[in-house]
Amino acid sequence: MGPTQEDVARRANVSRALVSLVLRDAPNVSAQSREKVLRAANELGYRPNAFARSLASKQVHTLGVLINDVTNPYFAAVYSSFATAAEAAGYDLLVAPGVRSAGKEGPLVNTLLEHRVAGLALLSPIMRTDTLREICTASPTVVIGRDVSFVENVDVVTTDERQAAKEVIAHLTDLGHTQIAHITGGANRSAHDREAAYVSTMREHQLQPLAVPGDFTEEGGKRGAAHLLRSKQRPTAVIAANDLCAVGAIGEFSRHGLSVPEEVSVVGYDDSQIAGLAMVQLTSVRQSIEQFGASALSMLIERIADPDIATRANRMPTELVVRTTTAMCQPAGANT
Amino acid sequence: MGPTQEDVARRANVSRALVSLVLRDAPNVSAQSREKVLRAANELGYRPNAFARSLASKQVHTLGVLINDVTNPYFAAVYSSFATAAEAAGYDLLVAPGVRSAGKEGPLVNTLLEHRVAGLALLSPIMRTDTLREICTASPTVVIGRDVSFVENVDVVTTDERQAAKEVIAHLTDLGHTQIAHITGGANRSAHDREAAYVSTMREHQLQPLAVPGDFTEEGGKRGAAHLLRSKQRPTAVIAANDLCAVGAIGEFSRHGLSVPEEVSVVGYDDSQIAGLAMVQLTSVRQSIEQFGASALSMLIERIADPDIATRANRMPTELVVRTTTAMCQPAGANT
DNA sequence: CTGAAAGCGCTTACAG
DNA sequence: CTGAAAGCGCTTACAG
Repeated sequence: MGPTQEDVARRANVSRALVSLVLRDAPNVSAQSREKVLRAANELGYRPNAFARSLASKQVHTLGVLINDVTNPYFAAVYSSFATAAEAAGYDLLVAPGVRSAGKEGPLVNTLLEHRVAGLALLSPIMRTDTLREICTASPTVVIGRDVSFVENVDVVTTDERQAAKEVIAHLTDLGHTQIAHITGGANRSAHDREAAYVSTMREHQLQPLAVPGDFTEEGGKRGAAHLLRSKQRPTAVIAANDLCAVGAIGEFSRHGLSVPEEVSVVGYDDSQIAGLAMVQLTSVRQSIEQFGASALSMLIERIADPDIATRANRMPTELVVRTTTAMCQPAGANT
Repeated sequence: MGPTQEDVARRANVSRALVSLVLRDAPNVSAQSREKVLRAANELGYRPNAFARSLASKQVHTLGVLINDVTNPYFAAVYSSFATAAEAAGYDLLVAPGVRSAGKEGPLVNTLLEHRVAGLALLSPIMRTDTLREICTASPTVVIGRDVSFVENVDVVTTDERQAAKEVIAHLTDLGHTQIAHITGGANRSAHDREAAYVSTMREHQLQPLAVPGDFTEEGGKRGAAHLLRSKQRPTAVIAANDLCAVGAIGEFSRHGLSVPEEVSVVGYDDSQIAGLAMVQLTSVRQSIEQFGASALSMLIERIADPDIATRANRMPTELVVRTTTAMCQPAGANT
């Protein structure tokens, strides 16, 4: 298993305790012995054993991260922002790669816990609420991307769906749209939150909401658009669950001879790479993902320091990036 | 720090050793005491301490992973395939999130090593070769995405660039193209390998290679295309460093009134989500990323079992996915 | 500054 | 099947 402090001590002709002191940068060590120890350690290629250290000191600087679905670039970006913040704060990360399976999340988190991580960050977990409750009891926890603020002992960072919906719908009504439909992200929690925000904001505008089922993929966007094409009252604007969904909808619309944005405006969510492509230029809701990580980490660190702190929910502001897929609503007769 | 085996033993009125045996599923334990122990463990919410276990048993089932750049969906996909394989094999993953900085990779790997990981997977590391050499001495290592097969004690999994270049160029020459240019991925190792494969394959076809500088972004594709538009002998086909680069090139071409694929064919690499979009439909080289992980893991496991095994390089086959951005070369005069 | 000692939570023979 | 004991590599007081 490689050299130990014992080996270093022997080589440097000093006590084991001294080695430990030097290696931890303790004060009150003569420059001479410090140097002797360091040299010996170097010659031996000594590397501290993080396990033994944690065991003895009862201190850990490893955080556990559960990712809903590693393949998804969205989660990768969220993870990245968390990882950057964590590294800056001196924490190592133990990562459990989720696979979009609610049942598997429990065991994955368990592994993290067995490694005695100091705290847990859950990225858009899809586990049941009771499982989540147990976990939050076992370890300081922060949840990103799912609003579970009703659970005790857990902080959350999410997108401010209400604000986002307000901004998108205001943009569209400013352009004269009133028939504004929503293609949903499916039957999961975050899709539901987005849809709910859409519905209530539409109502605030005295507009009739129309939500059709879709999901967070191009395919879902196609399905949703097809659905809308069949509806009696065809909308003049569509808010898709995310960019991929929006792109799918646009494709389906143009396949049916409906041009975007002339005949129908389309908005996506995420402001992903795809939205910015020159050949796409999608109007999209930008979420400040980069800030998710920093916010989550600071809350987690505070909760590690004091587990009984009151729970907090940080709903991050969004920003609408207007590109070329939204335009003035055409007068009613223009289509005919 | 939560209950220990000691606590469980006390509660179940048995010896500490028995608890250990039961918890490790050892044989020769009466159903009755097993049950007693399990119940006590459950009531106490006992969770084994992975550190202590590793320390005592000198066995680890944690693997370390260094990711060049977490933000990049390409690496996320590679990571994902490795993570899936590792989980299936019963390994936990400790992840070091790289930040595209050669200098930072060393320290990150060091952290991994201090956690006494059983082995290391390096995803497209950009560190210097000597750093890599040191690391490979310290721990069983597999490198994905960078051909370092000249280093001792390390296995590698990469794309078979030669085969890919052959397939792409054969496809284009079959379509009648002879002026085939390449927009490179910049001044890094993997871009260079791709370019070299392009150049030598062109030579094998007795064709004149023309490589212009770009990078792995849409912007790089634009720059490369602009460069090509200025060249005296305008190519009829372009092989871009990756999909994003290809999309950038296509945008630049159409901005200059050159239509794809009528006047110029374009091929990308990665067969990413973008390539498959209905509005893009890019011909692209598909790399079997899903298999990278499994291949890397199995080599790593073998090397953990026997560190002195001969080094292997697994160059994964690619597959050209033909979509709508490549077409027959127009007769020379057609443009005029 | 040094050295001897106890302990972190667990595993591993080993004698009963 | 059980119990007492040693040890994994390190940290932490504590008396010199």
